[in-house]
Formats: sequence, C-alpha cells, structure tokens
Amino acid sequence: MARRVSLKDVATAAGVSPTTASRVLSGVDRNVAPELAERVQAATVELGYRVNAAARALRLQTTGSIALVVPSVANPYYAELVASYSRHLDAEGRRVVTFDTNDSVESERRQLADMDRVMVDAVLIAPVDHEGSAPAIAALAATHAVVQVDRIAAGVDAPAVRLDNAAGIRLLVEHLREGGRERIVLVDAEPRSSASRERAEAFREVAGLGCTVLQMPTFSMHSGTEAARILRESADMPDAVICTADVVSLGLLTAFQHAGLRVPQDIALATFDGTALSGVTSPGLTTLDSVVDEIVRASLEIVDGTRTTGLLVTPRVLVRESTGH
Amino acid sequence: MARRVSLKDVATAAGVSPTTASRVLSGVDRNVAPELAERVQAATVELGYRVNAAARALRLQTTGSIALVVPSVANPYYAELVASYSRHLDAEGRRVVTFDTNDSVESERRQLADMDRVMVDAVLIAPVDHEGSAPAIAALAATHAVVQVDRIAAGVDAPAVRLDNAAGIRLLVEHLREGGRERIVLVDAEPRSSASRERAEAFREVAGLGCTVLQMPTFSMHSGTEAARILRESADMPDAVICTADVVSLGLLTAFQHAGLRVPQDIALATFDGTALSGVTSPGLTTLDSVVDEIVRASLEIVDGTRTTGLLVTPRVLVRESTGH
DNA sequence: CTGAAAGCGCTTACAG
DNA sequence: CTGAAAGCGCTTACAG
Repeated sequence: MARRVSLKDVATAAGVSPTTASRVLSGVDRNVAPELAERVQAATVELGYRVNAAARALRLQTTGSIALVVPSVANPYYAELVASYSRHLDAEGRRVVTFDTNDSVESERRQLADMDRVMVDAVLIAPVDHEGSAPAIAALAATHAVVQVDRIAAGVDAPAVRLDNAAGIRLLVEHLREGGRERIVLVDAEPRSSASRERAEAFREVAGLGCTVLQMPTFSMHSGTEAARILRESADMPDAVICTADVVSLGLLTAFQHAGLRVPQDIALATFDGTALSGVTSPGLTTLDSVVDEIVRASLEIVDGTRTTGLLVTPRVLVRESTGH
Repeated sequence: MARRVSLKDVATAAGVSPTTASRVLSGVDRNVAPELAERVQAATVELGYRVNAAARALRLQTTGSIALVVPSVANPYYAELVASYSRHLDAEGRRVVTFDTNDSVESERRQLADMDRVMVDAVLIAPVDHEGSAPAIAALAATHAVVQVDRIAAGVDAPAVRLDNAAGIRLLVEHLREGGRERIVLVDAEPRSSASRERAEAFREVAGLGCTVLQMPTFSMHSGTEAARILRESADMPDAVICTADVVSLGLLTAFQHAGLRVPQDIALATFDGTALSGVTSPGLTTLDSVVDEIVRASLEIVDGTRTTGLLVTPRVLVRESTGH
C-alpha cells in the first residue's frame, strides 16, 4: 500500500481543481458541468480514491457514527440492541460502533476515557454498575452527547431510555399468580446495575412469603445451570421462576430438562428480555415483550435533537407455554 | 454543549503555546518545565479539554482502531472473537470497533463501502458468502489493510487466518466412530461460507453410508430446534450428530431433552466452536477446542507487520459427556 | 526548554 | 459553472 490517493491526486488526474472534485464526489453541489463530473468519476475509479475519514470529519465537525457501549455483546439482549441500532442507522447512511465493557467497571472506565480516540457524534451507554459507572460517564457527558440506555448510573446528568423494570416484575408475578403459582423465585444478576436493583426491590414488595431472590454473578447460561442446581438442592423447590435475562432462562431450562423436571408442569418459567431466544426453546418462554425497538427509536431521537427527555418504557407480557396454567 | 474546547484554548488558559500544551498532553516530549506542565494539566481539567480524534488522526495518519466485521455478534462464537480482540488491543491502548453484517451480503457490501467514514488502521473480516462477498472485500483490500478471519472469500488477495475445518470434521467423525456411532448426521448452515463448504466436503469424503448432511438456513438456536424436529421425524434417527455451531447445538439439545431423548445414551452430540456455551450445558458438549486466541493473535501480528502470511489453525478435540461411550 | 510555522486532507464561502 | 483560499484541530521538524 503506497501513499494513499488524495482528492488532490484525483483532481490533477481529472484536470480540475480540488474544489470541483470535491463537489462531484460529495454529491452536495450539483452545479458541475457533466463532462468534468465524468472525468472526476473516471479518475476516482482509476486511482482507487477513497475519502479520508479523519479529514472529512475534521472539516465537517460530524462523523455520522454513534458509539454504543454495552456490558456484553455475547448477551443476546444486547446483541439484538446492537442489531436494531444498525438497522435504523444504516438506512440513513450512518453507523453504530459497538464497545463491549465485559461487565467490568474498570474496562468500561478505560474505554470511555479512550472514547476521544474514536470519531463519534454521540455515545449511548448501558452502565455496568449503578454507582461505580457514574464517575466515568459523568466525565464523558461533560464533553460528549451521552444517552443512557437500558440502565442508568447514579446521579449522571444525561437522558435515559429504558424499561420500567418494576412494572415488568409486577406484571410477571401477577401472571404467575393467576396460574396458581405461589412460591416464586426471582433469578437475577448481582444487583450492580440499576435494572437489577429496581427489579429486586419491586419483587420484594409484591411477592409474599415463600418468594425469594436468587442472585447470580452474571447474566450467562452458566448462571442458569447453577441456579437450577441451587434450586433443586434447596429444601423447598419453588413452583415458578422468573429469570431476568433470556440467556439465564436458557441455562435453567436445559438443566431442569436434563434433570427430568417438566416445564411448566413441575415448574413454571418466565423470562424478561423477549429476545428471539425466548421464542425458540421447547417449550417457548413466557416473557415481557421486547422493547428494543422503542429504546432504539427514542434514544436516536434524543441524539438527533427531536426529543429532549428520557423515556421509561412500559412492559407487556407475552404469554407462551412455559407458564401454562 | 457549547463549542468544544480546543488545544489552543488550553494553551491560552495556561499561558503557553499550543506546541507546549501538545507536548504535555500527548506525553511524547518530556522536555517541558514542570511548572508549565502543571499549568497545562490544570487548564485541561478546568476547561474539560478532550483531544479531537479526527484532527489527531489526520495529523498522525494512524488511529489505533481496527475494524472487525462479522456475520453476527449474536452468535457466541463471534461474540467471543470480539471479546478476545478487545482484550488483546485494550492492553496496548488500541481498540476494536465491531460491525455486524447480519449474515447478509448486501449489508456487508454496504458497510464495507461505508468503511471510509470510519477511522481505522485495518479491517478484519469474516466474509458472509464465499463468492458473493468477494467483490466488496477485494475492492476494500485495494485501499485498506485487510485480513480475512475465520472464513475466506473466493480469490481475494488478502491474508487469511482460520481453522482447518476439514481436519476438524475428520477428528470429530473419528471420535464418534471410536465410540461405536455409525449413523452420523452433520448439521451445518447453508454452504454459503467457505467454512461450511469445507466441512460439508470433508464430511462427505470421510463419512460412509447412512451419514447425511442437514443444512439449515442460519446459525441460530432456532435452527437447532428445527433440526431436532426434522431428525426425529425422519425414518431412521441417527446415533450421533455433529453441529458446526455451538448455538445450534444448544437448540438441538433442548429440543432433544424436551422430547425425552437422552444425550448421549440415545444420541451423541458433538459441537464445533468450543465457546463457553459448550461447557455449561447439561451434559457438557464434546467440541473442537476453541482456536479464537490463535486466530486473534496471528491476525493482529499480520496487522502489525510482524507476520506476513496467513495461518490455518489445526483443531483438537475436547471430550465431554455428550459423546460418552 | 519553548514557540512560530507548516501541513495532514478535506469542504465551502467567496469572488469571478 | 469554476477555482484560490481559508480553516477544521492537531503534532512535530526546525530555529532559537
């Protein structure tokens, strides 16, 4: 790869000024003689010219790129979030660049501090830890356009778009009770995120005696199989489980089935994210319907300035076989 | 957000030249009087200065960022690939920006054409389609540093780092035969990628009568449950299945267990990627050991110029309970 | 040890 | 319709 071809090279080859070449290629100013335009196009192809992103961004003061910072792209919920942003932005020639904080406050801090090195117009972030994530996000928000998605960090002055987790818990508990389930366990991650905290609090309020919260280290299939083991070894098995991440539900389900437990006959299982995963297991999993598209839409409106306030999305239950009455 | 604070603002506030301010902040030239350095640091904090990525990249002609273009971050195999690149690059102050082509040649083409708009030093790509992906990748390779990872596109002149898929198939078939399995089915995606083709070809060569290939549209849990349904409805059930993606294996496993089939007693199951997923199911899945780290290491060496040729990684079998003899 | 000046590669207001 | 010139915000070779 020799020195990269610049716009000047193209202009020289086409026998026009860089101004004219730029006008042709950026497609902004259509007032160029057709013949010149053609020569510029030809030279572009001939030389294999590609615009320099840094120069363009420096001049335009905008990049068309948005950063999305999530705890784990391996979590299907966040994978679907990424995919939805891609779809929405692709359609208008913009793009999302994804950063995985690996569920680590330290990694998140490092990557946010490093955000200067990436050209983005805004940063969308799902904070790892309600308190621990706050300083780095607040610092970033002082100089960048920041929107909190799915979760919030304590006291950060940036709009937030997320699910009403407490309402979600109340809806699922209600649904399970209507099916006659009384001994419900909530399986969640350790309450580091705002979302986990809100759910645990709501669950403790609404669930009565015999309802407990089981907190696993992370959202993973492994947490699901571990939770299944713990539940089966406990003195009194619950008659229903709510898992707050589809990937955890999956681990629970395979472990239950491996142990010969029938879902929903022996134990009901409800999940939370509503990713595609929840619909393709056997049996299908009752879940809160996915709000990924609402989150994406509202957060992009904030980025684009057509919306100024955050949004708390109200959940709905999507009933499938796993909680069959 | 008012006008962004520039280096010049910091310099003015600190009463030094932009040259000196730059020397302090870029940390390159330590020959600055301690007192001046201190004033610059103070002004930086005071004003909330953050370097402009575009200006820096334009001047330095390098960004420290690498693009990784994968078919689906929702696939745990690619999620682990992303995570591994992040780990390796983070350690040296560089970063990976991830692009999801959504298993679509059209989306891949669009995003590669759009790569000009993102500042990256190199592009690592796992092509969606052996033939269909070739033109866009070849065009990109003419102007960018490109490395093909995990898969290749036909006739593209860019180094490739990937698993020896044929060898992997041969090893797994051999392992299953040693356990007395004779009627083996290979469950793979439609042979659009180079990897799927290599596997199908190797399987047809090594597997005998009664061994068939079942090709599903995509790598997903849903493909796994569908495959299970198809196999159970077929006239003669196999006694072993090789799934070429862990996420497909997972779908198969839950569907088998839901149907009351025991793994491995009734049917053996081997998988391919060796992601964390394969180790946390019940039973654990026999798999090829993960080669993600080898792929990451070699591909980064190529990017950094300490390696010039591609690499075909030789697989190893990791035996777990799902193929128990 | 410090700073004035050049230049990375674009785009666009301005003059013609 | 076209082009010369300015300037986006940095970094560094050069001169002092």
